[in-house]
Amino acid sequence: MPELPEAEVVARRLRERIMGATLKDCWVGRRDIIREGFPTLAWHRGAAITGVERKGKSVILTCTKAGESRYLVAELGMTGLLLFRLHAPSFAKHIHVRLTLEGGKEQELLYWNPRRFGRMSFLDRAGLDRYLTRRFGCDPLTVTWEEFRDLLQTRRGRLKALLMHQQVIAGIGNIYANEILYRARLHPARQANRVSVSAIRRLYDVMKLVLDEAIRAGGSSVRDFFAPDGSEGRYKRQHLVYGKEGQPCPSGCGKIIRRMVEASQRSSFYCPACQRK
DNA sequence: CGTTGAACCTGTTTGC
DNA sequence: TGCAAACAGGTTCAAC
Repeated sequence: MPELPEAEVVARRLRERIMGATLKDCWVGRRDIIREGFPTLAWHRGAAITGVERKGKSVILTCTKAGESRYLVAELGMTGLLLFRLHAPSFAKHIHVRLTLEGGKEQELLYWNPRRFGRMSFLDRAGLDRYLTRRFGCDPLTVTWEEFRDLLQTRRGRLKALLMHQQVIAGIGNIYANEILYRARLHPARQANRVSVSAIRRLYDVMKLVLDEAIRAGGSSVRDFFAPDGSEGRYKRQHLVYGKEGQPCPSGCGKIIRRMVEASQRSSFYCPACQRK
């Protein structure tokens, strides 16, 4: 599910509803859903939630107690959600973490994740710093033009793989990589350092535009993305190529959108005429 | 560095 | 209807 826009929507909704609340209890249903810091879980009981951030596709809660801050990181993976409540009885099966809240606008926060790709971690400041520097490259929304240009010009890999490489640029996944490349008229398999500066500029502008539009639309609910309050994202309606194999290219060029499966089994959707290699 | 394939999971859709 | 295969927003690791 969640790529940068969905994770950003989750973080914003959480910020509105649970900032300042106290963590009364943390229940963990299965030990293996916690990547790091399981033994420090008890510290978080009684801490106040003083911050909510998105980093790449992850959501990070800052918890403060007696002047010390620690962090709760939720990696959402393919199917992970943070929810204020069960939206259907069937959801109960895959709730792995339950945070009980007090003094805010919500009573609890649930980590739901049927496929269990994605984990949660409980980290102190040093742990978080190590976690962040190892996993996340620059942020697509704030990266400068010069940084982005240099990034492309020093890599020989394929454009789509580069856009999705979290340690280089953190937050873009399969849906948005496809949408961005289509709108920048660049083939997914183009070698990054062979793209002209003017095309890199196009890609840079389109990347920010698409992600920003998607956030404003509440993200893409393709299968089962829901914001914490249960609402769906509307950006799927604006998808131009993702999941559109066999349909005519929206540019009016007359060609049909193709699906190509490269290494690592991810589908690339593109127009063979508008995105030439 | 970069690519590839497999592994980790469950649920839904598609095709015979 | 039944069953198997294909597919799904992601990351990680080993091998080349």
